Amino acid sequence: MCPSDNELDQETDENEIIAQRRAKLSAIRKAGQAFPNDFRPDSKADALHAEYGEKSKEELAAAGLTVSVAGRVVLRRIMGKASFLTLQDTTGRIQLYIRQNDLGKEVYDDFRKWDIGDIIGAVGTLMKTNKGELSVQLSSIRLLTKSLRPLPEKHKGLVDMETRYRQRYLDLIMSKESREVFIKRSKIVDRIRRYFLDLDFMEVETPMMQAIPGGAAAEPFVTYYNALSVNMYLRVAPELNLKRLVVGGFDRVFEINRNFRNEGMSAKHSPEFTMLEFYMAYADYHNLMDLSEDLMRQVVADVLGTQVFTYDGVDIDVSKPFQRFTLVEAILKYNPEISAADLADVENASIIADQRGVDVHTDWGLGKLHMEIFEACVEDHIQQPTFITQHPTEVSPLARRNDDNEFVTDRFELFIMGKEIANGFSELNDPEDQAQRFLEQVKAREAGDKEAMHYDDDYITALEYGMPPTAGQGLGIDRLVMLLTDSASIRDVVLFPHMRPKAQ
RNA sequence: GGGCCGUUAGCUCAGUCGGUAGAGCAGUUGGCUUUUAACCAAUUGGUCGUGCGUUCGAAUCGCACACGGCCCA
Repeated sequence: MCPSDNELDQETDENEIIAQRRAKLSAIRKAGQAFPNDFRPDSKADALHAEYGEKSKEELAAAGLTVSVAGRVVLRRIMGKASFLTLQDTTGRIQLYIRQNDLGKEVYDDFRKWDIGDIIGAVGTLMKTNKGELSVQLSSIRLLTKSLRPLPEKHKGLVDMETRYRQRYLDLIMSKESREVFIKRSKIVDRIRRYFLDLDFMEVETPMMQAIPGGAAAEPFVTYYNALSVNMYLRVAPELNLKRLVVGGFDRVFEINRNFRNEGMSAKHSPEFTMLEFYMAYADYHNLMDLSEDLMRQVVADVLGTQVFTYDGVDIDVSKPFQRFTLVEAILKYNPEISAADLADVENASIIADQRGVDVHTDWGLGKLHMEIFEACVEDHIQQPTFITQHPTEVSPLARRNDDNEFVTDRFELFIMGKEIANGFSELNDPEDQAQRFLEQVKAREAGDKEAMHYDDDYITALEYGMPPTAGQGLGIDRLVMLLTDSASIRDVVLFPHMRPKAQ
């Protein structure tokens, strides 16, 4: 595609700077190929600094090393017959030294018309300036891509949060910190994936679109599939499909992928978010807690190179054993004024919940009340890594009942700095109990609970064929990345967070 | 959904008591062969988020709306 320039000048947000740059591009087009794609750099900025940054001016002069680099011009210091450029590539920045005597007057005069933001390719010799900065003294320079729009201010960068989210590419150009968040995110996901592959887990992909949404208490997004003339739901979790695979004989499976939940956005919630889910046959929730501790230590060690990291000013130490409390123990520990006897009584538990700002529904059982009380007055106070276990059966419709107390399940959640990072349990593999739990969910749906689960007949059928004793877990990747990058909002760890479209 | 704050040049921000808009960076022109937030001189650039209202007069006061941020539910 090669539209001529006059087809393109109908922009409404055109200003003088863009007009000047379009004129420059027009001149470049007339002179030849304006968007060449035949330049191949052989070096990256950070690698050059790492390898040659310590060499002396004299050593580099004697070595006469030729390198080629490419990237975006981010700073310029133009003098009469010589100039310095700061070039930014994926890895970092490197200074380029350009002399009219080396390139010829014609090339130098052309180069002087280029702008900050342009993408260039350059070849030259490694050198050090009198002030000791590693630089490339150029023998040739080429404009590879003309930038038509001016970059944000060079010292303070792009500050406006809205623009940083809506135009993430600008944020990435301007902010090293932002780039590092997403580089770390990639490393975290990579490390997690290797962890499971090393334990003989198999990575799978299960449907994003489901006829019956299941696997979590959440309201789904609805879409319509024309070919089948049916409503489909974007998945709220991959759980039921992954357990079908365990029925099928894949004993260890995991999936790292997106879930969609049709609920509000906040610093902790995004309508689409990335989740690790894994299922392990012949294991229980105690095994998963042990595995989770080990996983956390390995990921933190490999990605951050330490066992202690700081989040929101608090040092988090993953090297110590993670604390473990049952949900009821945690409520009592953080709220000395509440008694175990009160929590055992629906009336008193309702009063306790109400006093803590919970909008109590009359049809809630004791289990739901416990969960709400926990969320209202414990969750936010947990800082160091802590497992909360034995969630009520009433709020855990897919989890196995505890052998000693059928009011609770063999379940845990991992909390760090008030954030729920993981949720796992010994799986309910009794098809008749599962059918009964689904029926209770359906009753709740009919009573108006949009987050209650649907009855999944085929899932019951799968369990009736027999699912081995299994434990399974979900781990929120975005929240983990928030922790390990000290990010206050989930939007800061999602490349393109959803924003309300701007009105035209 | 509620509360608070924000929206002024491409970017970062000033703008007093209501009197018709400023700086730095970026841009343009000129100078400068080791600069580094380069520097020196000159200079261009604005529907003050949108709409309505109050007023002789609104970036400034009021109301509504839009978008965003933080907090709460």
